[in-house]
Amino acid sequence: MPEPRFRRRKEDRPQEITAAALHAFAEKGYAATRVEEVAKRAGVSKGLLYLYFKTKEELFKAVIRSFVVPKIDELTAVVDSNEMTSEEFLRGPLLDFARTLPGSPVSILVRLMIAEGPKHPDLLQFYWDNVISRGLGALGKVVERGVENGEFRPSVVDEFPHLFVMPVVFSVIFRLLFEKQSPDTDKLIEAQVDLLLGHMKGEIA
Amino acid sequence: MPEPRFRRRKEDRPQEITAAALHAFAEKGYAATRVEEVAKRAGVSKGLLYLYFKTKEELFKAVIRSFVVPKIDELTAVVDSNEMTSEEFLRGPLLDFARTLPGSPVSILVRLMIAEGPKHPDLLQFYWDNVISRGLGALGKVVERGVENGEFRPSVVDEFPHLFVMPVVFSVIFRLLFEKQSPDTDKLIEAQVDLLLGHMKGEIA
Amino acid sequence: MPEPRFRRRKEDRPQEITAAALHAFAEKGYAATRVEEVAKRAGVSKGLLYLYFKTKEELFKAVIRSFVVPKIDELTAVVDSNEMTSEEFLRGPLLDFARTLPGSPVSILVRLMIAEGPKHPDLLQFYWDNVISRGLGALGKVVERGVENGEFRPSVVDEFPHLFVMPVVFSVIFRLLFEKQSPDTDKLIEAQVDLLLGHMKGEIA
Amino acid sequence: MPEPRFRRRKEDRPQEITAAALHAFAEKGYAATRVEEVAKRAGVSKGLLYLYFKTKEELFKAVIRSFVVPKIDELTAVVDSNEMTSEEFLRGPLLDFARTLPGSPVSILVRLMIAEGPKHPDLLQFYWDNVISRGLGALGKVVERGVENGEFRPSVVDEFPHLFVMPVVFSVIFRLLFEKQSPDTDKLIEAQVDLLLGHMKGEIA
DNA sequence: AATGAATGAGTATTCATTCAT
DNA sequence: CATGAATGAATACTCATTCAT
Repeated sequence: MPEPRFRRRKEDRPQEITAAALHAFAEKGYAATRVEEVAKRAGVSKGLLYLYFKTKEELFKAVIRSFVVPKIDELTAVVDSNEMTSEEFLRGPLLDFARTLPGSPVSILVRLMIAEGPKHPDLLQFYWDNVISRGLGALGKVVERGVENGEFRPSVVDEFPHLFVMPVVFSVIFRLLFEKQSPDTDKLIEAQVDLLLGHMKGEIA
Repeated sequence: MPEPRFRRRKEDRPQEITAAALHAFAEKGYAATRVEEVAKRAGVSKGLLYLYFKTKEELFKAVIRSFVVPKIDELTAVVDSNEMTSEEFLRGPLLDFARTLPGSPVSILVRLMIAEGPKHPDLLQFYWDNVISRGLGALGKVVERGVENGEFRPSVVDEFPHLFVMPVVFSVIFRLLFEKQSPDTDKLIEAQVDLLLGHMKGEIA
Repeated sequence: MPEPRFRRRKEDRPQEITAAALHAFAEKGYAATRVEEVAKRAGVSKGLLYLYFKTKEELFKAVIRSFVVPKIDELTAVVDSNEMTSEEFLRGPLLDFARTLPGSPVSILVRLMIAEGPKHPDLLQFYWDNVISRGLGALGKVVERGVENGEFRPSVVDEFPHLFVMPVVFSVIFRLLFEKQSPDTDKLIEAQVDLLLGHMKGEIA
Repeated sequence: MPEPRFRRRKEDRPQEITAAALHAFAEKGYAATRVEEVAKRAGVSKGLLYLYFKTKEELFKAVIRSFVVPKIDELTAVVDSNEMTSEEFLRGPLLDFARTLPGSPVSILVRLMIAEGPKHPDLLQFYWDNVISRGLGALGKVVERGVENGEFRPSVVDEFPHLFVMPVVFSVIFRLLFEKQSPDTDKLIEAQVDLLLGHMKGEIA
């Protein structure tokens, strides 16, 4: 009875399972994904999966949590580090993030939240608290700082940092639904950022 | 005095059923809505529903078709009538439409398309052809006309009429998911329109 | 409002319906045949069909009755007319009948009786009384007459006129199931009749 | 002392289920048999049944396969063993088989094939290849061998071994439909075998 | 007499979840 | 810890039958 050469640590199991689940959900959507399929992808038995996640719903929530929160953590960390001007941040890390998201597998989570969110109020609350609220807060802080130090003039963007997020959400959805007919979302996102910065800086837009 | 068991209203039935389905889908989503529930809401038996719609999927598609296309028809009709300047159109009928949608029951359909679309490629194609493509086309025409007659200067908006649509999609989703924490979407939409018009008109934005 | 040129007499209706039903049952079997399909074939509405036949089962029974009994009537009439020797009858009308049946649409009724009979005991009883019993009775009489007048010697056939029926039933089934691989059923039936007559006549078979 | 909820007998399950299905189909016919009823008879849940048989149709086919083919195997094995004269085989193992079949539960399968066969062409093909063709082939070989070694003279039976099968099919059907009025099928079968052997041996039949 | 819109009981199939081993 | 056999509630869809018109 030979020992398997590399035996997976049990500590890694939950992450392997959520990773498998992310891809399964991405391909089929929540309802159409069978728990057994997730288990198979993770190289684990159904029973073991249920040992870590009490229900399919729990698994779904774990997926949301484990893949989205870190992204936001990164961004807020940069903001808090305070190492660049507001414009540098908006044209640098933010734009990078915004351009990367619509093509990444994580973008599927946006669709899953839209599709399944209304059925899971606690998940929505979690998402609000840990993703949306923090993300908008960080953006707001960047804009506010820009106004305070004279980079920007006061504008409607102070109240609506959402204006920076809109093109990302829009691009994610557009590409998910109409891959073929989708516009160049990179350009679209850049156009909106240019527009906003021009406006905030009082240039002839 | 018992209700008559049969009502025999062949003409109205399909619409009564799609209306009932719209609300059922809105509340529960496609997968979680039972066909029997739709029938009950429409005051009709399961069997009759299946007389008009061969499958649950057909019913879903009919819902999409019957509630969204007319909205686009209205807008394109105004554009084609050519009775106002581009700015008048963008600040008038378009803004009205954009502000009304996020609060209307039809906004549900946007979520349904996002949630269920990927499973129904033909539906996506239909939606593209009859809604998105036509809507963007009409918007593009308005912008183009504005440039031609000197109202606007050439800009990135010529290539991306999507910039006018973004805040609507964003608002619909935001309100659907985070009703309580949603910003004033009317203002958000107006802000984006102002921004774009300012940019196109070459004002100090 | 022009009168239809030929209006079908209501007296013909039941027969038109059973004829349509025969062909429908033949193609699909009893369970898979929809009443609506029968009505359509008969050029009649579902409601009218139900005016003549209270249930699908009644319709089925009517089909059996109306197409099989006349066949037996013909045969027994010939036997009773007493115009030919036993051998003449067995090699003439009986053989004709036996050869014709397996290829005729009525043969389907044999399959329907086998398939559906056990679910309808009264139908089986009717079939026994009006078809099997009478048919075997007539055959028995022919054989007996042959023995009495010296055409045949006494044999096991006196007790088992079934021996003449076997190849017909077998041929019907074989052709229904294995059309392509079926033997030449005419020859098979003739072979059995030869065999039996040879035996009864005491020839070196 | 409650029964254990799970029994875990992977090996035996399929056979337990097909056995239960055989009896259920025998009593009610294919269409009228509910899958749940089969499961209940097998002492198993619906879900488990579906684990082994993807559809009701698959279950039906499995029933046919598992109960009929072994019977044919037995017979052909005896033929191939070549341990007896042709007449010994025909009066021995063949006659035993022929007499046993009409009263056995397996006879039901003949009716099921007749009733359901036309809806399942692949099943018919399977039945032809594995049952009918092999059975007739073995019989043909026995007759041929008899002719070659002088037991029998050449006759129509060489071409139609079906003549030996006819009374079995006929008896099965007769007993299934008209239990009460059925003749003594053992005698009927014997009569036919006597008839054929007498003919083949050139006796005064 | 004739129609076909309307009904609803009946059933195959799926899949999240459990638990004996 | 780990497995996967076993469960059964849940649901889309069909079709014989009825009855208002």
